[in-house]
Amino acid sequence: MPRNTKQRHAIRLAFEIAGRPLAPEEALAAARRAHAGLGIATVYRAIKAALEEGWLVAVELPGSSARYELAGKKHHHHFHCRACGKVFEIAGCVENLRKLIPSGFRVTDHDVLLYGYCCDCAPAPIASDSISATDRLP
Amino acid sequence: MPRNTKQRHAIRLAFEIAGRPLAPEEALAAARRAHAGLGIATVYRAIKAALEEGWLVAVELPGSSARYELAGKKHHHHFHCRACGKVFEIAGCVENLRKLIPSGFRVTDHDVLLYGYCCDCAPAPIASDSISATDRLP
DNA sequence: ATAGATGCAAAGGGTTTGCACTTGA
DNA sequence: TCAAGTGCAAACCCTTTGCATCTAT
Repeated sequence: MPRNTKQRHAIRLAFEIAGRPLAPEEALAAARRAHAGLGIATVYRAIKAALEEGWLVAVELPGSSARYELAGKKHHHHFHCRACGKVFEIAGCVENLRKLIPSGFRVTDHDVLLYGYCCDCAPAPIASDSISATDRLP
Repeated sequence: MPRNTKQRHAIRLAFEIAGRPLAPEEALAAARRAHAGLGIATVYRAIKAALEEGWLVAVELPGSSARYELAGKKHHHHFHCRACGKVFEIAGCVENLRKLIPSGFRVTDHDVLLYGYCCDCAPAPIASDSISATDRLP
């Protein structure tokens, strides 16, 4: 069974505080505020363990590394900011999904992804070249 | 300007015949039927060139490598088979996307992805462990 | 003739793993 | 105590790139 190490506690805290899905590098940066020497391998292992323990779920995105968020939320989708790279949760779902299903296919699951500029980036979209190093995501 | 090499012709043919988005490895396998010695680097370079020439577009998928399909199709989305890994085009779109947008956010684009079992895999879903080497995708 | 394209192999970037050391229960 | 967890570095996988060679134009 899992141990309450300082590292894993810092990592869990990072996800709880974030309020949005985090990439491993984002989780590392956030968790290092609570535990400075933290290594990236530990973050990956903690995420893997958390997925198995069930309190974290993967948010996989087209063309970008996976993010992870706390489990247990109700059905929702995600918004991916093209400027800062952050991913946000969006409530609700769409309609008429069922009519899209080709005959003979069996659908078990779906994703809806919105792309654009988040509330911080929308007013004056940041050119990707000018993103500061601290805001740049993997 | 681009040259009409045998390799690029074989690669283009692969996309035209497929009728669905292909991953680089799938395109390689298909194009090798027309040009045996083809190398994967050439496929990647041909895809990159085709994207710039505009006759191919990327289909990026959560948690999977990108696929590519012929450009110029009308608005559509994709289905990703969990058994064989193939990606299929699905016609149409959903409704009420707009109501999902959080205030202050600007949406430029969206994706809808369906997951499940394609018409070949739906009747008796293949366990991922038993996928044959030739059907396994990257 | 010559710039573009190819194939091989080596380099990159993100993720995973082996190993010796540390630490929580 | 001692297995789980950690940090480092090496291994991995997919993708890109350097380089010598080839080839369409």
